[in-house]
Amino acid sequence: MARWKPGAQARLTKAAMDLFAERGFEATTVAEIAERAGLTKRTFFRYFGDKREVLFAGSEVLQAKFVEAIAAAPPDAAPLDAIARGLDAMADLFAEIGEAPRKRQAIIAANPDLQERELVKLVGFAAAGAAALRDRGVAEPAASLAAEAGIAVLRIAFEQWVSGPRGQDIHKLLRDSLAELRAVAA
Amino acid sequence: MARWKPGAQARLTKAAMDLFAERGFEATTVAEIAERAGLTKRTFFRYFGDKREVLFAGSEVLQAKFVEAIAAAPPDAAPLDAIARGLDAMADLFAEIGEAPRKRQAIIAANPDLQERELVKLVGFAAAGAAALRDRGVAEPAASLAAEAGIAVLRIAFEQWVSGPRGQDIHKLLRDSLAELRAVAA
DNA sequence: GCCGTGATGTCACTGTGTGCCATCAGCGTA
DNA sequence: TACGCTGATGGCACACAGTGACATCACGGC
Repeated sequence: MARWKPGAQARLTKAAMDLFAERGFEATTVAEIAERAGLTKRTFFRYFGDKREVLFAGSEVLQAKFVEAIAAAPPDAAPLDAIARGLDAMADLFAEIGEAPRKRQAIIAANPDLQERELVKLVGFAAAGAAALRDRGVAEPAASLAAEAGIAVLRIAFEQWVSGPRGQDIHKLLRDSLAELRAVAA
Repeated sequence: MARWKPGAQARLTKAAMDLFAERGFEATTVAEIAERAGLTKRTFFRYFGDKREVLFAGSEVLQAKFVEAIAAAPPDAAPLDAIARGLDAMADLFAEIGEAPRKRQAIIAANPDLQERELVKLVGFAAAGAAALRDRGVAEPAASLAAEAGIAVLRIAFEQWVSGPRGQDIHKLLRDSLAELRAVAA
């Protein structure tokens, strides 16, 4: 018989999500999360660098999709068009996962600390996107500006998606948001 | 004789800046800051909501300038032009203060927690800018997009300013950055 | 001369995050 | 069969951030 049940990290994640949804982020303790998962506070911090990270693990996958799609865009595509490909690739993932992101977003929306971390994640995306553009031969500061503008588009579209009615097409929201940016900058 | 020396907040701020510059943000304790200022940890937290805030107090002034300038732009100015006025107004303040922002930025650059807070501040600027645009009759999501894009421009220009040689004209950097954004979005 | 007020101090306490060492099932190896 | 190594976990002590409750006491007004 195994000494420990497998899937410790998954149990911790589930326990955290449940408790955050029940009582809110601040009102739940790392010790409580660990206990519900049949583990210890110390073990929680072995899997997650801090209490917030349990909500953000997995964002590397999203970022990877983003970067890949930018790299895979046609060589003659304009910087902002390449970014648009990346955003679409992320949207695919969202649509795939279904309702989970909305729950997650509700938790984040209720806590300033988590919103901070969300911002950091998005800025990380922007930096990665800018790097991907540079690999395509786009010079600075055009690369950074295109990437940052793209992330702004993502923020606006995503906000509409989670706050609006269900079943909305996130791809359409992204396209509209990008068109609006172009109009504003024209 | 007064029971307490006046200027408690200013003393705390100076002590914090000095210690952060000497040892770094993480390596200095709130208790140490308070002690150097001749006060107590408890009093520090009466003036500042948390350890980071000592570096960010005063940003409301900057935001106010930003919003005022947007409101004062010609009524027929395009959204992004109004935002540009706001950015210029902020740049005026930077140029006025002199070297302090660079020191501050060096401290922030050395610590992820502080960078997080910086981001929150910038997003707050974007939200305030969007509200100011809406007051001018700009609809959503154009208002938010223009404001977010403007903040992206600010980030890029400011980064160049602090990392480049001294004496650079920040207004010029802003103008160039904005022009670059327009070119990218075209 | 009394009293309220406001800035500060004191103390106790919760929770995050970390370092260090202990435990022990499973695995390979002699 | 016995030995020792490894890797995931527990246990413990600790430093530090942040907070609530109450105490102190100069100053100013009355």
